[in-house]
Amino acid sequence: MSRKPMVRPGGRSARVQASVHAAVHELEAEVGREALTVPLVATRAGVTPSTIYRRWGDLQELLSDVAVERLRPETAPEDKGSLRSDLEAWAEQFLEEMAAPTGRAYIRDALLGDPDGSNAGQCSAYAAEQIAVILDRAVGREETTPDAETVLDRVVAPMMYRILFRPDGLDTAYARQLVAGLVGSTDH
Amino acid sequence: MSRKPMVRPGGRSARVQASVHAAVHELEAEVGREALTVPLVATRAGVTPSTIYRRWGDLQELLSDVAVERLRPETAPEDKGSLRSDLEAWAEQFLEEMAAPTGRAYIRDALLGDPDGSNAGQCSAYAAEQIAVILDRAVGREETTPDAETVLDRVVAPMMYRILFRPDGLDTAYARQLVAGLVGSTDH
DNA sequence: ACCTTAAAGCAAATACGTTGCTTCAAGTGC
DNA sequence: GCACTTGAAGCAACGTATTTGCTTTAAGGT
Repeated sequence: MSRKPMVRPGGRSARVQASVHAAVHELEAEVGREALTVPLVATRAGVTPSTIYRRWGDLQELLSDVAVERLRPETAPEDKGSLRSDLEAWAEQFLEEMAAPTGRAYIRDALLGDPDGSNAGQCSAYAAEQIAVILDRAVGREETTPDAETVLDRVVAPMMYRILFRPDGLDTAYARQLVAGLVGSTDH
Repeated sequence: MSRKPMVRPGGRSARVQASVHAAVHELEAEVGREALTVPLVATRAGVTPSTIYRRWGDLQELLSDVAVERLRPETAPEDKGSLRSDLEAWAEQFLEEMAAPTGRAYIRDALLGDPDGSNAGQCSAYAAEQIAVILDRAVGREETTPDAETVLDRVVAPMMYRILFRPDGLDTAYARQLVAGLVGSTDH
């Protein structure tokens, strides 16, 4: 983490962190991401601005932390019975979530307020974990599977590239097409 | 463009734009990107801060414009005699430039101050142009060629993904490997 | 040469970000 | 359980950045 929420695990610091994160969520919904400022968040959270500046450095790093928290997947990928359909389902859901305006905003925030790259690395790690689960499952079924790096290169990277650099005309068919290109489009 | 340098093409506005961009370049070199502020740039450029705020909105959007300008390729990709070697040479150079700290900073700036995605889209368009040149040349040689979209998905996107999300351990071998995966690694 | 009108300059008011110092309370040793 | 240590939060004052209304300049059109 940028300026380490390695807070004392329980107690006042934890309460401050929680209320600041909650304030960011509330205010994003109420006034929009553009209108967020540190003093505004601080007031809502019931802390002084200097507390936020000292713990997070600036608004971008705070938003980056919040974004990573929100990008963490909540559930294991669904088991659809085959590698191909597992990957398709996961990729479609990933693309839907990430390509939505709110998802793109989180990705950008995670990337941008992140001088050392650790938050961005965390995002990639989340995707890699999900993929590893899918691949393990496929190995258990004795399917032939690509390795995780290949899935990142062939499925995740193209989706991310388009989300960030060419946000127009993205739909779930694109996700399926990428998966098909990787596992072969013969069966279904 | 974020706040449109669709300036009156010649005259004072153009001079202001040029001197502001020049000031950014000079000051990046002199004091470093972190220390840039709007008033500092304005003073160096010989304009008032409010001029910059009104034209660009904020420092991030200004830096985003400057970054895109710098990411524009200056020369057509070199002709190495075959599709494979043209792509390899281009991808290696692209990766070297973009993965370097200064290149990553430009990419981040281009993405950052870019609410509507048009600057990011421009970056992708630059890459697409270069690739189109390479593919046209290959067609002229009567080689079989993938289409440009496929090259973006299979070569550009994975490089960008790693640059942004997993910046460690990138080297030109990775670029070659991606090209090999696309055009087949049989000949050379 | 004279209009029209974006865009730049100026200056005042506001808001943001930084910092030294003080106060609070979580975790530690007695 | 009590007091000690220490990291973190509060407070307040300062410097800088940002916003804004109004004025002035000069580019492009007639």
